[in-house]
Amino acid sequence: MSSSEPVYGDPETRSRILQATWELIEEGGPGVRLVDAADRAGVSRQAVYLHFGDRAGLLLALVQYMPETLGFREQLAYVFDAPTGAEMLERAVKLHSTYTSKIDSVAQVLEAAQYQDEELGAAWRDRMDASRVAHRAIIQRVADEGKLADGWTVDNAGDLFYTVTMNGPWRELTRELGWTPEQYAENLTRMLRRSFLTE
Amino acid sequence: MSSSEPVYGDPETRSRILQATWELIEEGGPGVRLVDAADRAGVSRQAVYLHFGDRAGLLLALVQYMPETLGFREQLAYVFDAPTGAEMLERAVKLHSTYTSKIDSVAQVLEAAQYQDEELGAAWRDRMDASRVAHRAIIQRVADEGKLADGWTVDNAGDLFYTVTMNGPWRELTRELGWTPEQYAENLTRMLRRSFLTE
DNA sequence: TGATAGATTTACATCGTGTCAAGTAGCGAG
DNA sequence: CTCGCTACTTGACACGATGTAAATCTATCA
Repeated sequence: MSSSEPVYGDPETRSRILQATWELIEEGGPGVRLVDAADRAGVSRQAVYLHFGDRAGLLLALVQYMPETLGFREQLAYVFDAPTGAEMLERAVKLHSTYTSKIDSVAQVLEAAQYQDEELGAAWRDRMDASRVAHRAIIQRVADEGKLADGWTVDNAGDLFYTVTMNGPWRELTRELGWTPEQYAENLTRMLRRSFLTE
Repeated sequence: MSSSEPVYGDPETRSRILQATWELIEEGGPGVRLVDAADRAGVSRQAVYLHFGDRAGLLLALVQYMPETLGFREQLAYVFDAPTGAEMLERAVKLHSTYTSKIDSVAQVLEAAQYQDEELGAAWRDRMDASRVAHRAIIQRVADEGKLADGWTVDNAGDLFYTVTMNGPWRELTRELGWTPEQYAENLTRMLRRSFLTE
């Protein structure tokens, strides 16, 4: 699934381009030009095309690169190590908040670009689906413990949990309304516990 | 605040262009070219520039045009007519769900474009702020009735209410996960009642 | 020495936006 | 009836970013 691309060129150069693109998006918003990314990486604009084919390919590679460099898998494993469903939920919200604070700028670009390139859109969908499955699994765990509040199915509660903790609300709360990631985690956890858990 | 623009030309032509743009965005996604909007409206591409200045101006006009043609003010008044805070909350979620189903395609474009044009961004921010104030007012009403659940301030609960009912989650639930607007309203209302209201 | 991979340089086609200038169709007032 | 205004058209063009192509350079390794 991941290595369908031939992967041209020096891996170090490749990483430098990805890193430069990442930084530029964080600093300057969505309007990054390929020439700027190339300049910061210390390569020519054409090198970008040699490595990634086109703009969408570059962003596509970034989708993989970010969680890898941030060790997302390990952090997710910690969430699923929690002793109870309630604890899982709390850890999940915390992870979401801190992780999103690191990748949200790029995520925003990808959300916008997904409709312009089919392959990129599919890759983004994959990530969303994986997230949804993970959130559902947490609710399933809660239900298995008999703690899911009345009125919910695992599907309904899982989908709501997943969507309510998407980037949009996080972005608005932290970027526009001045919440810290900690405040976000605290308040959202409170909301979700009251909504989905008994007692 | 609204009539800073000189408003060139025939209002009917202006409406036709806006309507055409709206339709094209709904049908074909964000990548609408001005020439397509002009064609559908039966005018030349330059007419669009005469009326709206540039692409951002067109979208800016659309921000005003949509709620006007859909009678948003009146529907909002109905929400605030509710006898209790709980009823207000329910009506607000319902309105949000049905209204969003009509404007979300365009909203998506505006969300993306707001970072490319300062004036458009400001206009979009204005709408968001108004929405936030409205949501907060509903929570304030709940609090005035002594029904706000323990652990919340009006600010925290209001901001959460506002952000959680933003377009992102609605879009994901209805467009990708197959929820109907009614299911959205029902489940989100349940979640918010349990989170914010006593009893 | 000579091939090969990685990258550069220069040039160019394309596409959408935005600008400019000249022209035209309709219409009300003198 | 024609002057003059408003609304819009036509055609041309500059600009900027993406993407493509071909020739060149420069290490390194056999």
